[in-house]
Amino acid sequence: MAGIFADLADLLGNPSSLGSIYGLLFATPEPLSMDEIVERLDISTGTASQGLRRLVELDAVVPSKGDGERVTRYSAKLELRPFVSMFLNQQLLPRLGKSSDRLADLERALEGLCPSDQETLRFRIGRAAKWHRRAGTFLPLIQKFLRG
Amino acid sequence: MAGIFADLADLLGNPSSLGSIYGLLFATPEPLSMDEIVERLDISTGTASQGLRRLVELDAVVPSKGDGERVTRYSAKLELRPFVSMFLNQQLLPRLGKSSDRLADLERALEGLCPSDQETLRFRIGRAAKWHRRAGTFLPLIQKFLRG
DNA sequence: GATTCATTTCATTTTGAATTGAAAAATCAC
DNA sequence: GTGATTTTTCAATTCAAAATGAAATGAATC
Repeated sequence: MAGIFADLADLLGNPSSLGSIYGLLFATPEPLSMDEIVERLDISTGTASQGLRRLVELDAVVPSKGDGERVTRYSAKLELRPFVSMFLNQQLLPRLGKSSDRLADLERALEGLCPSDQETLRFRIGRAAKWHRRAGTFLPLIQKFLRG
Repeated sequence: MAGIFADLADLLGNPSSLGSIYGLLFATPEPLSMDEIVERLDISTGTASQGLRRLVELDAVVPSKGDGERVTRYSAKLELRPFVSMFLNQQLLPRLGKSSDRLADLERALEGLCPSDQETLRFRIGRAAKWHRRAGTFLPLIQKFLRG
């Protein structure tokens, strides 16, 4: 399981340790402490601490403290959503935004070129912009799919 | 443009130099030689050579040799498809295959655990398998979207 | 077939991200 | 508060992927 989710994390542009941790929790019926995670995955305390923090932020993992217990224990939420929304928000959306800005800049930079180049380039920029728009229409679809 | 496509390449798990090269060709009305690419992007000949080979394989770029010319010149195909299909075939499909194998292994490994864990784990593995199936149904949709 | 220029190859180097681990900080039981 | 234990932080290290560039190869011209 740790392996499966490590691959997934990697695919989505995250450190694979994130995935391993989630995978271990996913595959373990009882909540685990950080120590146990460190030991079973053979990773450093630093990696575990940061990974867990991240997973909790993403809402993929829930921390809990038993009464009279010193340690925090973590368990996996059995939801796919946090991962995909992480991907959308952290990877896709920022890039889409950045490149549509750049496309706009390019459009403006067109003036001051020889007319025949200008025509070709205007066409090409338009083409790239079309791809963008299409990606934009696709996102809501994906998000919908996540709920269902 | 080089920047925009470098980001895209990166997002899809490729060296960003690939994207830069494609972006430059995309933004240039006339075909460019390898030399010109090396100079304008300030990359090494090795990177350019390998990048161009890859782009030609992907069918994202077309090489051409003018008559009586020594150099090969390259121009961009104005299609998004090569990139996404590269992503699907090189990144997504192999991983999906690998992890469904692993899930099957896990299912088999369930026997020989205490019954209550077995029940929990069977449920969780099933959950993960469902996500897989869903990803599988989504792929054709994406491919369709590419043509339209 | 010799020369010149273009291209590929590949051992080395660079680079950047992930990981480590030890020290600092926080938390809690008493 | 004190002491013990857990957690966080972060400078240093590791590691893999990408880029370099020089040498080998290939292609075209005379």
